[in-house]
Amino acid sequence: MKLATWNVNSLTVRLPQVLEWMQAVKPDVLVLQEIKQLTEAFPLDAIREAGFHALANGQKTYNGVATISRWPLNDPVTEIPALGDAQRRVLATTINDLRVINLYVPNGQSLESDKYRYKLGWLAALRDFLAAELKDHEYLAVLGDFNIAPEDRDVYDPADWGDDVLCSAPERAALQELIKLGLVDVFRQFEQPEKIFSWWDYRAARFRRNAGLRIDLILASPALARLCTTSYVDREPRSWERPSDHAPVVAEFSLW
DNA sequence: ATGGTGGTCCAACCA
Repeated sequence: MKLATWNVNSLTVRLPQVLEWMQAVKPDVLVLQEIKQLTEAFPLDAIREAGFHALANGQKTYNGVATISRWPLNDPVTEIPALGDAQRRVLATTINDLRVINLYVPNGQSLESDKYRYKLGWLAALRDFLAAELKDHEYLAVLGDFNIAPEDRDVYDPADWGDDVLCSAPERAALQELIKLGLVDVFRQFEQPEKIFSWWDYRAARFRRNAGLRIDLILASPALARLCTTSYVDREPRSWERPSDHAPVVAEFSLW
């Protein structure tokens, strides 16, 4: 079973790239963030034509998530309970015996911003939601754009980035609260080359210089993490014409 | 030292 996450920065623009990538890599489940379109604008016909099922939780202009799967998607949840968030950033679905929680964590903008406080509150509510979901699902994956680089080795130049947003101690601590629930960052279960990132700012030729961060994560429940056989970032789509600023991240499991 | 680029949608916001 091959699971993948990709922040596409507008599915309207990136649909051809998503279809091409799916054809080449053949994921069983692909979760998308920043589709930047209403649910009713999601290109369901094109996804079906490619042989997949899908559900979307969309929003005009900003945010929006969708989950694409070779098998039907059940029991959708589009909200973190008790958060009352107007922004479309969550889509939990059940695919066979696997619970898949697709996340677009708030960016936070800067440590002084209201958006940063919103990010920390969002992550606190997420923790409680995931604690409940873990009780109900042995095989649980939580994946998406976390907008947090877990450690300094996930940053191109930790001294240059400092403790700015995406790397600050409070957000890293909030991520550790998810890890304490038992979730495992499966990418780090395997030996990896140095300087592997999943996002490179469009500005200042950061992709050319590999000045990126690893902020797109695949977390797995203990039972699912034990079945993980590999995890990697596929840099190739970031090098295509008119790319997303994120690359897809993949994990494979001995499941199904 | 400040601004880079790109998406949405056309002025300004978000990342």
